[in-house]
Amino acid sequence: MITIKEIAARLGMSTTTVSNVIHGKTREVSAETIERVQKFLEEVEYVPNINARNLAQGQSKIIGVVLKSLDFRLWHSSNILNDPFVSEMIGGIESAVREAGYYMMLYISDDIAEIIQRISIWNVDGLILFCMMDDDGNRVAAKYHKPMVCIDTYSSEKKDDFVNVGLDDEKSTCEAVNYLIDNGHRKIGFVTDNRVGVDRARFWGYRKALAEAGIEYSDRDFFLLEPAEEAHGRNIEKLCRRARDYTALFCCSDIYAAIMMSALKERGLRVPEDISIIGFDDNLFSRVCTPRLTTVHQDADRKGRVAVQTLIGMITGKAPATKKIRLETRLVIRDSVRKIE
Amino acid sequence: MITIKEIAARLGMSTTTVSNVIHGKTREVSAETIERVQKFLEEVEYVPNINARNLAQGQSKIIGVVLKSLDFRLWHSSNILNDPFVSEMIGGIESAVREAGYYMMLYISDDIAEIIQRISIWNVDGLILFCMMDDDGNRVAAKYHKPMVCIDTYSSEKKDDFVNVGLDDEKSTCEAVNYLIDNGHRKIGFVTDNRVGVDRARFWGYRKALAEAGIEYSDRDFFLLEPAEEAHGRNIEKLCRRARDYTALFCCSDIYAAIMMSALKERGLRVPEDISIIGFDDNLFSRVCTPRLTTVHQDADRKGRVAVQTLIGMITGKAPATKKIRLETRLVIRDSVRKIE
DNA sequence: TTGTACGCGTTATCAA
DNA sequence: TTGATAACGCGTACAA
Repeated sequence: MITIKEIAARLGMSTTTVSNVIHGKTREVSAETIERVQKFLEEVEYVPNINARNLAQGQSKIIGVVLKSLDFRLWHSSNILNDPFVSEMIGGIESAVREAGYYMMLYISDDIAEIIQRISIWNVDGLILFCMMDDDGNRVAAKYHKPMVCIDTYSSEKKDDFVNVGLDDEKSTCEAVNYLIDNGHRKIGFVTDNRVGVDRARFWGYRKALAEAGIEYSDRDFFLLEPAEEAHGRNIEKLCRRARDYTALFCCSDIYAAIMMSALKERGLRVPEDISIIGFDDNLFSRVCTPRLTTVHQDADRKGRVAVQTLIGMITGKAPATKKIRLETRLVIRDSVRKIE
Repeated sequence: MITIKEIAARLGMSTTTVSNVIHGKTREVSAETIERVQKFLEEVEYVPNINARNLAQGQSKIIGVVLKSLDFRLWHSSNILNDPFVSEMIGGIESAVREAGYYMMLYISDDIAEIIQRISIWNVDGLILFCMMDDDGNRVAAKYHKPMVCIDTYSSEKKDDFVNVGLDDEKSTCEAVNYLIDNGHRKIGFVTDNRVGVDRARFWGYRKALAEAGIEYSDRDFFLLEPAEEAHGRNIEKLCRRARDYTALFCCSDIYAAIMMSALKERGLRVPEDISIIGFDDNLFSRVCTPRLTTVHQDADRKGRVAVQTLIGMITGKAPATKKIRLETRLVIRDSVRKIE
């Protein structure tokens, strides 16, 4: 790896000149010199040492992407990336980071202290936080004073002045459940594996739809998928038995919908003839299961990109227009919901 | 962020001593000093500046993970991470990298030159390459002289002396197809979306099984899923029509299997009554579709971890025992294959 | 228009 | 057992 110093020596000029050409500070250099330097740079395939550059400038050009790996998100697989929604979002983040000339570093951990440690070491320029709970975001913010953007975060704290990219989860869910109600359903279950954050907001949307239609809610209508692997079989068994009292299930993600659908069908129930199912996300799962899933569409790739664009805006000194950025959703009607009389 | 220099000043000693304590070069320092420094370090929550450290040591502690985003892998979704096999493998890589005290940087691109540029800038200590084709690996190796480990790579070059973590794809496929043959199937199609690398090796396994059973192969038995989004509908339609002449399909991944199954069922064919299907990977898709998929199991998480462990061994000077590391596979029998007479 | 010299935070060599 | 001091490669104020 050749250095600026050596280039300068070989060209018989100073490092300043070389550096200036590299950075396009061209008004201070003669056209001839520019030409000569640029040619030589290409010839030797110069690549800057980013450690030295960062050290000199007190920056890092790194965007830290923090995924808090919550157990409950994992019960169906070994890691959080396995959720197509997450992996598609990461894909969007990666592209946007790269296109902006930054680098991405991925931190997966459920230990906030460890995360803070690692982002501090790298002096990360900005942070994207996904799946943060309660005061996690605040804890990071308190220790690490750099721009940060959250994705899908609901804070239980009073002072929720963080920037967030998310959905109107309550409204989206309310619309989906209304669709079920419009199709004649009155016994509607709510399926998820947790009671916090996004899923809690969706739960309130579900409750709102029920209330507006004059349908009473009981705790039995809440179907909780359990994370523990060993208990999984029994848990599913119990949920399927309970499901027989319902004509429809709203599931908080396509994965849950696919899992429930598969389990129900295995036990002889037909979808949508015996029970209707609706999902959330509109990812590959919704198109591949049979029947194809009616679901709430969201654009995970775009969610990631918007988060990055907002963050880079903040890094370069542009405050976002809104702190709460909300992306669109829409109900995609396929074949998993039946009209009943 | 406090620096060693400042700590030294405040403690009234030299930076050398502080640095020595930090690195446990303890035999050169008095117990009392160690005590005093360590206490202070904790008090001020010292975190090293890794840019400075790397600059001084000529290393980076970064493992570069390169995913060449091939179009054909993407036809069903917007990015390569969306394949559960890939995302699970990345999860394994991330954990292993983190546990070894390294950092992971992810490079997704189909432009080898760009990738080389970016890994050079960061002076990455080692590389993991996934989905490299033909001479891609050699091109990287020629420019960047650091340890590297490939995953699932078959090189068409003569000099394939790179380290690779993979499967015996030919044998695994042969076994799976033999299972179909043992169950009475003679008209067996092969489904994939490309003719290179891993899928080519699997194709030869399929051919071998057919040959050993005295079944003739014709080009019509090759079902090529097409990447182009617009053409997708027509492509699937045509494949499903052709599939009516077959009693079984071997699919190169669970995703393809799930897609084919869904499309076939939509057109009134029953699985496995009318047509049997077998997949590859054994990921979430195989457990969620109906009927549950009979498939070749591989451990994607482990694949990633083994690659990292091998690579870090190489970085620290341990040559791997074998250049071609092969992980186990096994056929997982579920419900998508029927015995016929 | 070009060059000198210093600072960024660490590590490492060598002398004290 | 400790402390100066010189690298590491780059950017930049300031001098020439």
